Amino acid sequence: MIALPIPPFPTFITGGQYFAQKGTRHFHRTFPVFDLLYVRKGMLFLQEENRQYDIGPGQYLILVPDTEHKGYRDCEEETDVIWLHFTVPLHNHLIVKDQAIDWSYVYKKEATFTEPAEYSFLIPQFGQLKRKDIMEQHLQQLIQTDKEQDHSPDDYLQKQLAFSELFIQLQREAFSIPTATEKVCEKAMKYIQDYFQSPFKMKKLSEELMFHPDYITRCMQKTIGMTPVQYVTYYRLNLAKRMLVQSDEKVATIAKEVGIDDVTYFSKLFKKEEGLTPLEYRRLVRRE
DNA sequence: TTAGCACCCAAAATTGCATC
DNA sequence: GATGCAATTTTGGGTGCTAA
Repeated sequence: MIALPIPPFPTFITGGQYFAQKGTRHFHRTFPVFDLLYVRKGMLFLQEENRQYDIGPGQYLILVPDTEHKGYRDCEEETDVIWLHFTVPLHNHLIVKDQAIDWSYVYKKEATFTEPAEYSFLIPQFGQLKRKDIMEQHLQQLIQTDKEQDHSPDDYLQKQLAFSELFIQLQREAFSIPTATEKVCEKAMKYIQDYFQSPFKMKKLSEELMFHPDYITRCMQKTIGMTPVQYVTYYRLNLAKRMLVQSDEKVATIAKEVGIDDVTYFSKLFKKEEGLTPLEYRRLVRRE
């Protein structure tokens, strides 16, 4: 477990995504900051000092500052990794071994009229995410925000807020089992990911999950801040963005692939969400 | 290929309330 | 806190057209 005294709150630095090709090995290096690695697909074989970790889909590892890390084995398949760098201003984190988790350890001091409360975040250094889809959603939003927005003070604050939310979720992962609301949200997200190519119908989702449509909407709003339809659009456009960059398919073909048959409507939606037309986006990302 | 506009209507979202 | 119902409001998504 990594114990982080709060305040000050950990600060997000930057983040991104990379695809480790089959046969490649993670870099050998030492960072002065925390490095969170999350594997979406494939398997990453990492060694931090003398400890080895096999990080599979849905698992993450937090590399501690100033410790040497390297890949200890080649990737056996293409591996999709999201990484985040963050720091703790006072550098006073601790590694706690075999610590029984309970809130009394976390909560240190009540707030007074003039002094903030003191507590400690306890996060497993390596773990499997219980709310995989929800956490992926947070991670995706964070790296997307970091990549696409300008660097105004507003955006900086937005990123910090998104990162804080992610951190709180990680803490919750360590202490609790998913609530009924989160389970419903997870199921709905899974359904959407499985059937995004077909026209989306709330009724079908409702029948599949055996819950009232209103209830499903409420659960998703509460958990990820999106309604089912918003999530379908978000998921489709994310996929389309990847296809625009990684392939030379026509916009109409990509629109169809992601479940939107009408290319006019697809372009309209894309521009509304991204502020660019699909072709402009392709050219911008490829620097053409 | 994309934008812009107008129109339509079914479906989804919101809200307040009730029940367990 | 979880879940459903009903009424109301809002939105999504499609279509058709023109123009660049």
